[in-house]
Amino acid sequence: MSSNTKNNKELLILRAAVRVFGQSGYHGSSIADIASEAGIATGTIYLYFKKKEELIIALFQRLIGDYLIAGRPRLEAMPAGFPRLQKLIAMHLEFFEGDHEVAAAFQVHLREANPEIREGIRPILVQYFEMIEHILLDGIEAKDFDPGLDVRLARKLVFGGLDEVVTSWVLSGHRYSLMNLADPLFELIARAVRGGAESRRHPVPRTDSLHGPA
Amino acid sequence: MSSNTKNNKELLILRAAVRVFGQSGYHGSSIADIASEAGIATGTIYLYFKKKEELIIALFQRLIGDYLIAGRPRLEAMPAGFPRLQKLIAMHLEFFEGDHEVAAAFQVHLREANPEIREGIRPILVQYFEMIEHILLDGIEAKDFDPGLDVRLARKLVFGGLDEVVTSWVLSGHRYSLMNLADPLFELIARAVRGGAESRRHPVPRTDSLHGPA
Amino acid sequence: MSSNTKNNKELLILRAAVRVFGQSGYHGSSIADIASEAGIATGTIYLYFKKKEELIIALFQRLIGDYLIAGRPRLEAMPAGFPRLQKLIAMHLEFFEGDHEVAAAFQVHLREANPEIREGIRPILVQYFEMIEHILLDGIEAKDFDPGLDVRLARKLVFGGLDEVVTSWVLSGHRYSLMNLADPLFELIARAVRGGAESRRHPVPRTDSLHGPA
Amino acid sequence: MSSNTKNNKELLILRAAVRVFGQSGYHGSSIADIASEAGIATGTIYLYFKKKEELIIALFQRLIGDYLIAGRPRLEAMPAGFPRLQKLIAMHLEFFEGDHEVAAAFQVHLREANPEIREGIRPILVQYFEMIEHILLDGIEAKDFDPGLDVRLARKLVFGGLDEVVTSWVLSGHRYSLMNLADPLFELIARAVRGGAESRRHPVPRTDSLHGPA
DNA sequence: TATGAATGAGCCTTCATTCAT
DNA sequence: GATGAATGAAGGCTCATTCAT
Repeated sequence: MSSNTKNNKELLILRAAVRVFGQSGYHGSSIADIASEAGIATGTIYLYFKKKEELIIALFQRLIGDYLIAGRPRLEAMPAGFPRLQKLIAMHLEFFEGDHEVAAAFQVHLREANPEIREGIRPILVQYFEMIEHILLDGIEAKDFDPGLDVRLARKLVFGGLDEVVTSWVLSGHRYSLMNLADPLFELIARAVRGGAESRRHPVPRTDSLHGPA
Repeated sequence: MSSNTKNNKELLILRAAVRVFGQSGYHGSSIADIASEAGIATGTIYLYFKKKEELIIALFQRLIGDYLIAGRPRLEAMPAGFPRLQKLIAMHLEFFEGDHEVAAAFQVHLREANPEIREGIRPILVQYFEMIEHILLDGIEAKDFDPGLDVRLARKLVFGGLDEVVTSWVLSGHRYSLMNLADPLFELIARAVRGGAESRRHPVPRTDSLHGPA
Repeated sequence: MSSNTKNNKELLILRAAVRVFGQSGYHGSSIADIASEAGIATGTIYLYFKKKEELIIALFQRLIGDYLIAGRPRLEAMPAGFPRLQKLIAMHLEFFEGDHEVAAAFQVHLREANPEIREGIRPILVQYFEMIEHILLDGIEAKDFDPGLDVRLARKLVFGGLDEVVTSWVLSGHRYSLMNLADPLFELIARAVRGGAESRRHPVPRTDSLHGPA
Repeated sequence: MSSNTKNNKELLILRAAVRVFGQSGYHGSSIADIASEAGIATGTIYLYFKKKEELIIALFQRLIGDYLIAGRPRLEAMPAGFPRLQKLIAMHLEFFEGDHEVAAAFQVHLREANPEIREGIRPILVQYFEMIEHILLDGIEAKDFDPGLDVRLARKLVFGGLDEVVTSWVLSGHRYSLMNLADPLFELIARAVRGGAESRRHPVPRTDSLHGPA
């Protein structure tokens, strides 16, 4: 119960931090802002986080951590290769579309100059990068993707593309549906990672399952 | 000459700002830091820039402006379609590899939460985005690219991919050559934007051909 | 037993406070530090002491109180005059050498600017001062000391000398034996308070004779 | 002129600091208090002193430094031995009586637990201690003082006695004249450091020169 | 134009103290 | 009595910006 209480308050603070950071950015937000958003006293935040930097690092850990924990099994349930890549893209966009505040906070702070924050965020991101690379590797093994594919580079294209799509959407004020871009983006990327025409075993399917009943 | 002097001092300040922002980030740098790097007095900066925000906005304007001014003719000298897309990718990577400080300053501050900065940078970026989209449109017209290509989306993939490649390189401490990634990245993106296999009119050339007369 | 329990806990806290104050000083120590040193909860301290200031005042009371209670009979067992003065000096140094933490806490906080603490400590110190003055007065009466001695002033020399000796020893990191200074210091002070050469009834004895039967 | 301006402002701040520290103590005073006492803005203090600790250290340096610079020649003008010792005592008391605020600030902060302050003050104090020890050594050589005198110990008695006299006077609210204690204190100390009766070459003189025309 | 001292608002962080359990 | 989470006032320090020279 004590641990539950602690987790609850911690979560309360992190939720407030997402909102405030998402709106004003890390440097534009004060601890007092976050406390007031959370409905608690300033000092209380320091019972759960030692420094302001820790807040945003914990935010990333929590967000990506939850995402990965929830996402990995769903991904691995898909056949390696195109289906799994498609799922990844859909999940990524779905995740951010599902929470505008998280998206805003995430996109803005992904690159932060403060070295402490940078170093705190890096290992979390790396996990995600590795997951993408594994999907690419498995796709090569499954003969869906070009056997000569530079996996590191392709990962950058995949992540960079996803990231830019989400960032544009955030900056546009969420004026359109992210999920609608999942299929077209997948098709683009799928063509990039697929080998020559002869390797086109899989037709590019729709992500219907995400859009409604098959 | 007065205007020349003014431009000189302004440039001096901006050059100092690139270095300082590139190293410590916008929020980690003070006006005093920049003045000292430029070898001038703090107050002098305010003779050329009204606010700190203006500095970084001017930085982006100058950087991308120069890049576009220098790059456009070189791009348009290439045939529309794959060659021009390849040139774009090469130029982008070449540009950042040529100046580590510019690269650092650019990558870190591309997404900045401060609304004033955000709004100041946006129109500049948009120019670049539009240039990319034009390359894509021209490539469709030239029958190199898929006629059904979603140009807005493809632009995001192209820019996102380039951006992620540069960011990774910056975060790695510039430990490898960016230019070496130009060809492989182009091949990936080229496959993405090309239509079906039947449209492959152009073989994928080497980038060396871009650097001088064959 | 309830009172006993209370006294025990109070003592536990004071003992922890000596250690913590001795190491970090009053202003460098938090109530939480003391509680943690005592192995109790922060709030518990407030069941025994209303304010942080009370802690250090109680500390002085306890320390000097115990010292006086234990010391007075031992002092009064000595003949008035030189022997008793010698005993005082020996006891003072012995007391602090016996407990480095007490010494550190005492020396540093003897002069504290906080008016509440100052006023709280003063009456306790005054007791000690009066005891010294009585020793001097008795010594005059016993014809050991100069009949024209300014007792108030001599008290300051005696206490100031003792205090400075202990402070130096504390600041040196207790690198030498305090007790070894008892005799030499006594000799100096004895000469100061003794009248002309003709009054030198007592030869200056060794301190060892004070520690048990010869 | 620039250096003069700087010194002036620095001095202004230090003077304000003496007053504020003297009244409320280091820990009871805020930088804002000092700034307001000096009639300047908070931030201005940081143009002259990097940290709050530096303020009090500079205070000691300035005070004791000035005292030593002014005092040394006056001391050395006196014949070694009793006259010089007498002069020292007179000067010490004279110095503090001359500036109640300095006295208050000095006495309270001589022993400060904060390690940075402690270490900053130490070398300054050591200078004073060494000066006293030299006076004692020279007095031995001059055959005024006991050749067997433990100079280190005697220094502690001299300084401790002076210090306690000043502290008592400060705590009493400066209710009496310090200078009136110079002669009696000298007499006490002189007897302490003088050897046996046979060494009493010098009669104990009055410090008349300080009190008026001989 | 150029300077750089001065300003003062603002923010992170600490910690004595309280209080519900 | 005992706990320790919560409070919120307070303070050190930074730094964008101004302005007298």
